[in-house]
Amino acid sequence: MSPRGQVRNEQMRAEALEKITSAALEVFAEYGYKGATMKQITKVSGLSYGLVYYYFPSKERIFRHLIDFAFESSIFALNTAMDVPGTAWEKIENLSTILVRNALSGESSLYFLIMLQAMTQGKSIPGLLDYVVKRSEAYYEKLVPVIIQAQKSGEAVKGDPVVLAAAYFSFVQGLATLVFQGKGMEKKIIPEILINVLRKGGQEK
Amino acid sequence: MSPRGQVRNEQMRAEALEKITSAALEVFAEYGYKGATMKQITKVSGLSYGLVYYYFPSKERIFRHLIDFAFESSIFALNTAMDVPGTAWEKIENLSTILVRNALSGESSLYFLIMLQAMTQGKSIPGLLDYVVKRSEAYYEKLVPVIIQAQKSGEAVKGDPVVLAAAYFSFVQGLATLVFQGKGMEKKIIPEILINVLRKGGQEK
DNA sequence: GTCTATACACTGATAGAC
DNA sequence: GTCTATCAGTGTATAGAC
Repeated sequence: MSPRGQVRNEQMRAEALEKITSAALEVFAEYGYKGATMKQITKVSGLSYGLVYYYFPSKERIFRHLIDFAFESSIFALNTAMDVPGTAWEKIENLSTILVRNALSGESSLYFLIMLQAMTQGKSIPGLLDYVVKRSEAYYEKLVPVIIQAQKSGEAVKGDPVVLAAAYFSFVQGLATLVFQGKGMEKKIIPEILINVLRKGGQEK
Repeated sequence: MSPRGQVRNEQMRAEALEKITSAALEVFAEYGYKGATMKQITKVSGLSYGLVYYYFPSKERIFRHLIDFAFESSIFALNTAMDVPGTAWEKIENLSTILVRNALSGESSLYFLIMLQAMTQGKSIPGLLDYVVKRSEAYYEKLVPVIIQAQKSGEAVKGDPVVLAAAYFSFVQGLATLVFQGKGMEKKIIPEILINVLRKGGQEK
């Protein structure tokens, strides 16, 4: 109850939460929502069964929490890339570099796997798929105006910009599956490959 | 035991197998391996619990059976596209058309979802992920020599052809996730978008 | 061959001691 | 706040009648 005690408590709380979310991130990304068990999560986190449920009311809530965090940090990265001054095409190049870096290496790659798992298994949780789809759309539609601009300047391919944006982010999710192959192939992917999806080809129609 | 009886039995057997595999394909594609339950599969197939187990020894075997079929038909489609006469680049264009058609519409799209589910949840079944990765590699490596040839003729982008092949098929898997969004977006994807991954850009380095 | 009923294991979640 | 032990529900698989 003393001020000092409160600070200590909050620190412990923060540490426990960190252990749980980081363990859950790892296990969910690897095994999917249904495939992951609370037992695995408790084991990886090093905490007991009861303590995990002291901080989170359910397995589903942990998963949703990770999904929300994944989207928020993705949107932040997207905005960062879009906000740098430059032409529309330069923004696309910039975004592609960031996405390749984030989706395919380090801890942030786990968040892309979480989004992929949410998409492929969303139907196992009532209402989740709709939620994920809605957030995904809001996410990739931020790219649409940039594509339109890049089409006008003749650097981006022609075609429905919404479809192109959807295809572009689908590609990122597809690339994330390379992580599962465990051969390090994902590290060999260069931003150029992703950029190419939107780049105008050599020959005109 | 009579000849006539045997024929009838085999026909019934074939029908039951068809009902089971087609129901399992649908349910597994939608919910993933762990998310799908035998109860769902029996319900969709219209058959009883016991009968499904009369034809398949386990849930895992049904899933593996579908995976094998998915790979075999994919390889068949790949070979078909590669065998038509023409330049290397024309083969890539041809393959892309077939893949976009197969992966994104009709029943064959379910097989692409099965491969995606196997990849994202492979760790839930001991040994499965290794198996899937190995088959995937054998699959997309058939594209490597064609890419090399198309690079020589100057139509394909430069870069490690193995990485390009991996990226190309990752894209297809990523596009398959559009089916989950249920907005019909996947039907708007045109082969051009897929081809663009391998096409050489306008500007040289 | 086909079914229903059930065994058995596992998993998410809770209770209650400390 | 943290733990262990346990409950209730679900899921795969089997047994046994027809």
